Amino acid sequence: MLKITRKAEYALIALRHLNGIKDGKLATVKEISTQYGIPQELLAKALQQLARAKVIEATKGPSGGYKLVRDPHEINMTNFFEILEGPMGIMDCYFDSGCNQLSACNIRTPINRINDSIRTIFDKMTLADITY
Amino acid sequence: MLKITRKAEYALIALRHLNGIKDGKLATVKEISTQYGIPQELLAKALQQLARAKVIEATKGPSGGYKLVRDPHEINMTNFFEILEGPMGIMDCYFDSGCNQLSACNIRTPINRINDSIRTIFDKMTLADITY
DNA sequence: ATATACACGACAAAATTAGTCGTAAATAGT
DNA sequence: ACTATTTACGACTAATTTTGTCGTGTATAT
Repeated sequence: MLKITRKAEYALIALRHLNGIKDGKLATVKEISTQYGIPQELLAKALQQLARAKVIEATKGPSGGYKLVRDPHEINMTNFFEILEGPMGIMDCYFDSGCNQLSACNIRTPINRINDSIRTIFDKMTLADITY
Repeated sequence: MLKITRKAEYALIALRHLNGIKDGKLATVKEISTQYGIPQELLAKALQQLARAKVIEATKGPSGGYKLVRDPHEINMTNFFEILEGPMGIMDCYFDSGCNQLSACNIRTPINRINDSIRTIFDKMTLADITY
């Protein structure tokens, strides 16, 4: 049903939170997870992925935590989802070539059009929009 | 990763097939499933759902099968996906009210905007577009 | 009658997602 | 140096969803 995963959902909540705190301040996984009622370990993983992708930056140790390091306008939802959930396409054949019925398939072109439309939406929508 | 289910994929293939055959002709599940390499029983279920939703019409017995009974321009992708996969939203809270952290949630409004954008795309895209 | 084709619920298998746990590494404060 | 805190990360389990199968029933053309 075209759902996003909870991990992505949690990440969005966290990003919005990070975007809202004062410049220079950090927020910890623990703070965020308790404030929004999110399983801590799962949120931690999501934030680790975002940190690896350099969307946020981690500081270890006491008084450590995360902060946003990119302009929210630069982070679009395609980036975001692909960081957390991998390649974004409504069908695998958009990326994979392992489909063994390609020759018979009569919907590849339209499927690609749908994909492109969705990607266009997500390309245009940035974290800044999510934050308003 | 925003994927559609295989059932929906199979249904799309079948609908496109039905749209392509001559007026008055029928196509059976067996024919379609063998032609496109689709598990027969799964396709059967998808077509049963579409028949219940009056998108296609079934004729039982020998020389029976399915045919399209609605103008492809009238069947948009929102209809289609909701027939096959239920309510279409990237998060459950778009429909459900059972979320116990609504008060803390900071992304509901933007999530709804994303949902609305996707629905708009799918509203505008009809089976006729898929068929071109 | 019989063979064909749809209808449909129950079930099983597979895949994906969600969530947990243990351990390691960095660092601030004492 | 020691401790408490916080991120990093892989392995693992549990839950859920998706995918696919099976059995049985109903309609109907020949």
